[in-house]
Amino acid sequence: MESVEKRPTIKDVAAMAGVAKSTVSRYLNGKPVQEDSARRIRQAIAHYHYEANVFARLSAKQSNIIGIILPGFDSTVTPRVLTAMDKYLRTKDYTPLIINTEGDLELEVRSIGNLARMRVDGIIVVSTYLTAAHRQAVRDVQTPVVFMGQEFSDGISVLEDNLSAGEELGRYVAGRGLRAVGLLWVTEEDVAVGQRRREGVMRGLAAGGVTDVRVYQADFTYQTAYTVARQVLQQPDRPQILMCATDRIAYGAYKAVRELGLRVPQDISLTGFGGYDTNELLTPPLTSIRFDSETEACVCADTVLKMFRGEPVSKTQLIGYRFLEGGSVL
Amino acid sequence: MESVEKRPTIKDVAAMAGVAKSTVSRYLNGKPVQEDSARRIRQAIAHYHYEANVFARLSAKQSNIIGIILPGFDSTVTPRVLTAMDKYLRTKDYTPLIINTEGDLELEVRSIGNLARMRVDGIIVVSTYLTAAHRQAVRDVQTPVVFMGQEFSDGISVLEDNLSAGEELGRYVAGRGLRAVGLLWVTEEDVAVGQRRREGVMRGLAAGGVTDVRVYQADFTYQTAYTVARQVLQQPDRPQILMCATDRIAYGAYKAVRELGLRVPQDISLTGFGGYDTNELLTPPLTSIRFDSETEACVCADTVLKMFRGEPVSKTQLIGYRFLEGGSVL
DNA sequence: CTGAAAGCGCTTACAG
DNA sequence: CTGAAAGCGCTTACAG
Repeated sequence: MESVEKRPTIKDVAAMAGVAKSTVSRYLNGKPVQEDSARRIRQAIAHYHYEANVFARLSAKQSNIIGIILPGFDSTVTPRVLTAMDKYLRTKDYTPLIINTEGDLELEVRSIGNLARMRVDGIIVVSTYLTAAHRQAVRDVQTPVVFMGQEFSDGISVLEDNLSAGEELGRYVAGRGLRAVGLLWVTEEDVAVGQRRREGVMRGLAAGGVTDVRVYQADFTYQTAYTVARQVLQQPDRPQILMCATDRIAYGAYKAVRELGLRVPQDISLTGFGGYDTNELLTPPLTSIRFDSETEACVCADTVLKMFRGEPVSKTQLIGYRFLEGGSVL
Repeated sequence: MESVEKRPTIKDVAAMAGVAKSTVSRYLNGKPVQEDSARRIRQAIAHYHYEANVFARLSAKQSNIIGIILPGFDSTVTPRVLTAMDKYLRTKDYTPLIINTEGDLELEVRSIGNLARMRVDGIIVVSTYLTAAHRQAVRDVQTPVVFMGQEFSDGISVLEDNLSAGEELGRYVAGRGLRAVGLLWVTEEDVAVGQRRREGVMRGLAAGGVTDVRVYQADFTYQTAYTVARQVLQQPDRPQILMCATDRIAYGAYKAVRELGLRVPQDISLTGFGGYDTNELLTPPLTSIRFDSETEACVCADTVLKMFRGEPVSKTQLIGYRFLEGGSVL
């Protein structure tokens, strides 16, 4: 009769198999063990339904845990990223440990240190802004850190090719003959989106001969996008198109457009960035750019594992994208 | 000059403060410590920027970790739930440890045992189907377990009031004079949605005198919903309304409706369940029921903590909802 | 290949 | 209130 109280430990398995705890440990970690011992350990493990306690490996060289630091769960791409990372890590026998910072940069920085002290094998930071404190934190730890979404001049990062993507979209818009362009954008503090992506769009537009570009400041929320778009659309000299920094921002613009009784694209064209699955539900579907977040997630995970193993990795890796033509541009 | 290599441990803090490790530990855990010692410990902590390693508390009575088992990150409500839980737990000085099972029920069951052996203080299972193995797993561990989303006859659960919500929606639809009703629903294996929610709808419809109800089998994916809806809509005697088990399913139906050149609600009415934020982007906005997932998440967290402290909790707690009238019903 | 011993960082009775 | 010691579950040199 097994106890319902206590779960089996390595000691129980060792006792039943008639070997030392260390031998069980070795077996568990794929180190050479005599076939005879291995067999008995296997049996004992099966008998107890033993599974090692991942957190008791205080003195291990390898924890098989990767820390993932996120600014929040409610971004549209986060679930996609998390799912892909989780799946990839699991196939490599790794367990992800997720820390949600809710956009608290200070907590983000502290979490790097925390995870390092937990002896995780690597850290992936899904990042929005990089500060001096981030650089310092990375320098202070010996744990490999990969930044996703923002370029990290002092270290390793994986991010979208915002410049090229922006340029392609800009060229497309210019090519459709639109001349008065408005950008519904986010702060320049966000280097990847606020600067690089915008720069790409500008270049593409310029290449197509478009020079009349006004930039309207919004943020990443639906609500602000809606509010700002509403104001812009009511101006007598409103632009012919609102190019939005993200799809979510474009959603806010759709709402404003509909409320004002305007039509997309006859009265106002719209573009986004992100390629959310819900875009095709909009009428008309939103023209956008889709980044391959799944690949990005896997590349991050792969890179951090390589770093842990001491293998060489590229300093910066850019992820590709796909242009998605909807019907939201005249 | 501080070492960049080693992070500080409780030993370092104790040495600097001139006390024993155990005293530091006591201080950290809010147990009485002489003010003089406390002050020196505080200084040492500040000096080292010390933060305790959460995973080294192998022999602690309390881990301050709550395990959260999820079937995936990509459900529409998951981010909402996760954000709320995370925030709530953090205010209570707790750290969530998220396990993603990707819908693997066997892994879900094993995770309960795993988390228990990690000595988490409690486990929240965001659940889809409950099996005998689940019951057994819960019985086997001494760790408090709360199930969210499905009723758990053997233990504690927090879930939406699907019966009442369904009934309200059913009454509404009947009240609009619709008579030929189609349900685009999910498997009965899902007790909460597949059975309870449907039963509520049926009751509400019956109360309003609607008896012509056909049920079409789909699943939780957008793709299947679209495919099934397309078939249904092409039948010569198609229903006047498709009531969908979730908003996501309704999204699939919207797509089918649009592709077939039909209009909502003139040719076909639609309803959902969930009250996603994106509903208002649809044309016309989807009529739906919104459950208060944030409250549900906090109630779960609160309940599991109460259980850990040995306080009494209700066996089943039902979460309220709000009827959201869009324009998708004639 | 394997066992005994020491250690990972923290907590907990147990004396004092 | 506090220190020394033992322990949590696992891993790792070190002999053999």
